Amino acid sequence: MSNEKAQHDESVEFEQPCPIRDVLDRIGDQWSLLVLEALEIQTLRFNELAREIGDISKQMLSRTLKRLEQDGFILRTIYPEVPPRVEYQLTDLGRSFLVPMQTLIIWADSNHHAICNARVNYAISGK
Amino acid sequence: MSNEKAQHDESVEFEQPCPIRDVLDRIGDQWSLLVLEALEIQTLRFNELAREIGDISKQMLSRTLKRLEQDGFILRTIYPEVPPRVEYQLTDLGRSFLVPMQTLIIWADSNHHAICNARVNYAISGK
DNA sequence: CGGCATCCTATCCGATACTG
DNA sequence: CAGTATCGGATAGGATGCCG
Repeated sequence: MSNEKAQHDESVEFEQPCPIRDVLDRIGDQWSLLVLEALEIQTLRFNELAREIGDISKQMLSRTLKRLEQDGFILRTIYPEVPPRVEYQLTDLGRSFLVPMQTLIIWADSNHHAICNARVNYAISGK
Repeated sequence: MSNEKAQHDESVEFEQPCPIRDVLDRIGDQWSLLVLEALEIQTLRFNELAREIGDISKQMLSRTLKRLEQDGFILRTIYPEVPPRVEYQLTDLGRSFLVPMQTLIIWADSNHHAICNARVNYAISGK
């Protein structure tokens, strides 16, 4: 197989035209927010995170952590021991990001019933 | 055609286990937020929205609008005229949603440079 | 233990053509 | 004008295996 182009190019796009897209891409994916919230409580190791989140694959946890590290939301610390130990913790940037996110989460909790309601109404009347 | 299963099942999931997922799914996709922000300024028709957003396909605009309507973020009004006229506007729910979103957008603007910085540093040192 | 490479699937999304 | 139907390429994400 002439693997000119890897299936997953892990390189980073530096210049998004729209700043908000960077943020949306990070919280839009399935796992980033879960990881950040787990790390808000305490510093965690790779497998601890996996257990904490529950149903994430190692693949996705690995990618999610790498992206969050690249974007400066989390800090990755390697302890040169055997067996190897790697700890993840929030950076100041990551912590500050969770502040506006909290207001959004609160809104989501408060209005979830309204959304569900709208869906039911739509299904009854419209469809 | 024995269309047992449509290629795209447009049916709605009513019960998300996690409320925030509903919101994240809506703002995580490429277009919903752009549509909401366009409608924040004024009520718009289908093709007006398409022009306003610029590079969205009719396909995606149609699906995005339908989901936003299902979830109660926007209101769709059909005027029985020829040629047909359909107007979209924010509901109270949609408008209230944009409030917490604003704080997130402001955060994104303020911290975009920090994210870009982190990426450059990561590329230089890590990779 | 941490985590990348591989394979595979489901879904996203654009382009286009067609309908009322 | 306001969409829907269909096709096809790109991408996200899960399962698994290997390796330091």
